[in-house]
Amino acid sequence: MRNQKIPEATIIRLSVYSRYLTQIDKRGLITISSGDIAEGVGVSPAQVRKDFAYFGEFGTRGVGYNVKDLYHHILKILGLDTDWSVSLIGLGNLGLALCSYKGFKERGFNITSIFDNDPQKIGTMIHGIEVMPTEKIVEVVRQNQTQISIIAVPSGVAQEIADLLIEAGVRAILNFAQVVLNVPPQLELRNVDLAVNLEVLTFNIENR
Amino acid sequence: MRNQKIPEATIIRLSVYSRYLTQIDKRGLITISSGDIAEGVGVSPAQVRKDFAYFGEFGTRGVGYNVKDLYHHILKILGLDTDWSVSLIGLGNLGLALCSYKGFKERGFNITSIFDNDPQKIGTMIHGIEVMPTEKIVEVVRQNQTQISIIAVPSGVAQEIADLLIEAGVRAILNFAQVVLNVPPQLELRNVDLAVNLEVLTFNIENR
DNA sequence: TAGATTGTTAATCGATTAACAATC
DNA sequence: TAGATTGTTAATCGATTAACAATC
Repeated sequence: MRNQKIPEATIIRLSVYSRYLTQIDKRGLITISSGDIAEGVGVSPAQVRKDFAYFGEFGTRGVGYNVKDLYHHILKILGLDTDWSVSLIGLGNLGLALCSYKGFKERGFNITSIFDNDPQKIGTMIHGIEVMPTEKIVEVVRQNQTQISIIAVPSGVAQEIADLLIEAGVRAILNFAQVVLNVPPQLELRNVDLAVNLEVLTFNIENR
Repeated sequence: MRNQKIPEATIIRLSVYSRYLTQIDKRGLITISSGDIAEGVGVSPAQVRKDFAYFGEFGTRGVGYNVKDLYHHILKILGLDTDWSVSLIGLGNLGLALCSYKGFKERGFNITSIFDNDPQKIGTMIHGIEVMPTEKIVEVVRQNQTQISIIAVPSGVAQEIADLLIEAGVRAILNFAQVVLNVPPQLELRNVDLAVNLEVLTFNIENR
C-alpha cells in the first residue's frame, strides 16, 4: 500500500493517535485495538486501520496493536524520530508564548534561534537564546541549517521575512501572520489563523 | 442552493476570502472576479464561485463581485455581523498571548472574562479585565451569557474545565489543550494543536 | 477450535473541477 | 452586439465506510 498519495487528514489523525497512545501507555496497557483507538479519539475503526495501512502492517490479527511499537512507528512516519531545529521570527506576545510552548519540545522541535527588529528585544536572552535582528536571518539560519521557521510577525512584514527565509534555504514555514504568502512550490507552507477557528464555531452556532 | 450541507472547508475558505477582500478594498478596487480572488488566495475560480453559491447569488455576470458587498455578505454568513463575548480559561504564556491577539478583536471576538487558578494571577488586571479563580466560571460565564470559551490550561485539568463550561451553558469551546475532550454532541468543539502543524511539515519534508 | 481483530477490497459518500448556458 | 464572468449542472476525483477473508 505504499506509493499512494497520503491524505493530509491521515497525517493529522496519525498525530492525534500518537498522543492518545501516550495516554494509553501511561495506563500500563500493552495492546490496543483499532476499535479502542477509534473510540478514544472519535473516528471510525475502519478509518484507523486504513490510516495505518498506508504505511505497513503494524498489528496482529485477533490481537490488536502493541501500544509502544505502534507509537514509535507513528513517530517514525511523522519524521519525529529525530529532533528538528526551528527558528522563530517575531517575539511579540504570540512569539513569546511559542518559545515556551511545551508541546513543541515534547515532540522534538527545538527553537534554536529567535529574531525580532525591536531594539529593546535584540540582545536579550529567551530560554538561553539571544534575540537577534532580522538582518541576521539569512546568515544564522543558513549556518544552523535550520529547516523549519515560524513566522509570528505583523502581516505587513511577513512576506519580506518569508523572502529572507527562502534565501536562507529553509524547507518549511509555519505562518501565523494573516496574509497569503508567496513562496516557491517546493517550500512547505502551513498557515495558522487562530481567528478562523472561532469563526467556524460562530458559523456552526448559528447554523446547526 | 440553500439547505445543503456546507463543507467545513468552505467555511474556512470564506474566512480566507474575506481577509483577502479587506486587502483588495484597501487598494481601492470596487469589483473583483472569482478568478482574481482565486489567484489571490490560491484556489480555483470554480471553487470560489461554488463556495459563494451555497449561500446565494452575490455577483453580477460579466462584471464580478462588488468588493465591499461581498465582504459584508461573508461576514454575515460567518456570524460576524455582531460581536461575540469570549471567556478565556488559563493565563499561561499562550493564554496571555491570546488576550492581546489582535486577530480576535478585529473580527469582533471580545475576551470578557479570564480565569486561572494561580493565586499570583487572581485579582490582577489584564487589558482591564480582572483575573478570577476557576471556581467562579459557572457563575460568571452564566451571568455574562458568554457563548464561546477558549481553554488554554494544561491537558491534565482541561476536562474538568470543560465540564464547568458545559454546566455554565457555553455553546462552543476552542480547545488548545492536547487532550481529547468529552463533550455533549450539541456543543461545538474545535481543537487547536500547534505541534500538529509542525508535524505535517516534517512529514512533507521527508516524503515529497 | 472458537473468538477476535486485522488488512484490504469494493461500495459509498462527499468535495472539487470542468464546462457551459445565462446574462450583464 | 461582443466580451466577460457568473451560477449551476454533470463529471471527476478523492476520502471514508462497510464488509469480509485472512489469520492470530
